[in-house]
Amino acid sequence: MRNINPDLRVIRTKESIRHALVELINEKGLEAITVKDITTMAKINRGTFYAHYQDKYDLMIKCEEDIMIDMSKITKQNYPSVIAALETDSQNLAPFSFAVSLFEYLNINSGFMKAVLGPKGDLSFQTRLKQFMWETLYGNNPNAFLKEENFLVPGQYLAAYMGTAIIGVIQQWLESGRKESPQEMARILTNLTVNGPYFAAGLKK
Amino acid sequence: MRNINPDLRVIRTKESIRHALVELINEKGLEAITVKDITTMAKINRGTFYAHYQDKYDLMIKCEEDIMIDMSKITKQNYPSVIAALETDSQNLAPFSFAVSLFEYLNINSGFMKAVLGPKGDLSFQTRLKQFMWETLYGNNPNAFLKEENFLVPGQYLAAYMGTAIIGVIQQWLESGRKESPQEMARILTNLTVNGPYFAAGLKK
DNA sequence: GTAATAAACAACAGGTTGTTCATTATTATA
DNA sequence: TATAATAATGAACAACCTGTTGTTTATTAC
Repeated sequence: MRNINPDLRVIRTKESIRHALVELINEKGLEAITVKDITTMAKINRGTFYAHYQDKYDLMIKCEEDIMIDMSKITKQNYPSVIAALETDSQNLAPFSFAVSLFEYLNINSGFMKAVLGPKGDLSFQTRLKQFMWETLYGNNPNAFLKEENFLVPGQYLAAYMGTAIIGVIQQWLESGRKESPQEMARILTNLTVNGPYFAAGLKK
Repeated sequence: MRNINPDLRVIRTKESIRHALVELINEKGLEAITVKDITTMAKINRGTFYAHYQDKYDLMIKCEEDIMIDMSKITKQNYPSVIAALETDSQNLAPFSFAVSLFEYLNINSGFMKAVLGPKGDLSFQTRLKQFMWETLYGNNPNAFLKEENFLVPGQYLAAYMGTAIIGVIQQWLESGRKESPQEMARILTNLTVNGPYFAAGLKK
């Protein structure tokens, strides 16, 4: 991935910077943070920060990229089984196992994810995450999960609907303290997605 | 609502400030804006800005409050007809007329709405808007649209799902240039909400 | 042990902030 | 229309953050 140059000082510095970033986002929100805040909390010199990152946005993007890479890996691991499930008659189970993997990952990285997806987090990350989700579901590849010729609404709105809805459920889970297990969250999310919110609200027979 | 003290100078100043704000959000994003940017574009003295608003966030909140007030009015106007429709057998039509009103309003105020809901907009507004939507659907009132005893998933996740999904569709519409009519958007949104995205994607018989 | 290099320290100009004050211009109203 | 009220201007202020640079000190890899 990046340079394999693990000078211990660099590792320590970057770790304390990223730890401080999460703390500060939860405390005062991304936009209120100054580079000085970060370096004070990380107990490093301000000049050292600039030796590693251009500014706080550069730091954010680097952190977020790591998350996206992980998510790509999870997606690729789950891809074959989901495709297989979709081709059988147990369609409803197809997204379930994938959703479990997703929530398990979020659970492990909940510190950063809660901060960055929370109400004081990074709006641009949500935009990129939506884009990533849509490409996962409906990418360039010929055997994508979704095929536009079957859509009942324009693809862009289907994408926006699904992407934001999924992120919304994730946000709520992180925000309310992750009381449900990843399995339970996967059940909730697939129920909402497969049957729709109208049904899940008890408004439909 | 606010003071009835319409000194023409105040009206002019506030209007040019708010106009400049929308321009600048679209141009460089809320967080990159300085008070100096706003006053330069609005062609007013920087001191004058501080005579009206504490800072740029105070300005944002005041603008956003006006939007929320309008939305409340629209909701109240549509309430009786939606309740009536829900009690007949034409349940699917219930949210439709309300959605049309909503998109018509967004269409009129698209300048500000696009800026504030866009990728360079205000995350905290989205949070408040979700909260508002949920209270509208499932408020304190006894005859709310939704009743928790019927829910198949926890109410907080249903709320998060619906709220963010609706906002997502609105964002996509504003972002892509509002090519569809409010009626068409209402059809898309109600189709997605009533039948669910899985169905709308053609994945369900 | 030594050379390489990361981090600390200190100082810099340039920019924004929020406030204050005296001065000028506009508005409401009598 | 004259005048009193008040909004806006212009200028100055200290305080703060930024991004950069050069020097010194400490840690690390080999």
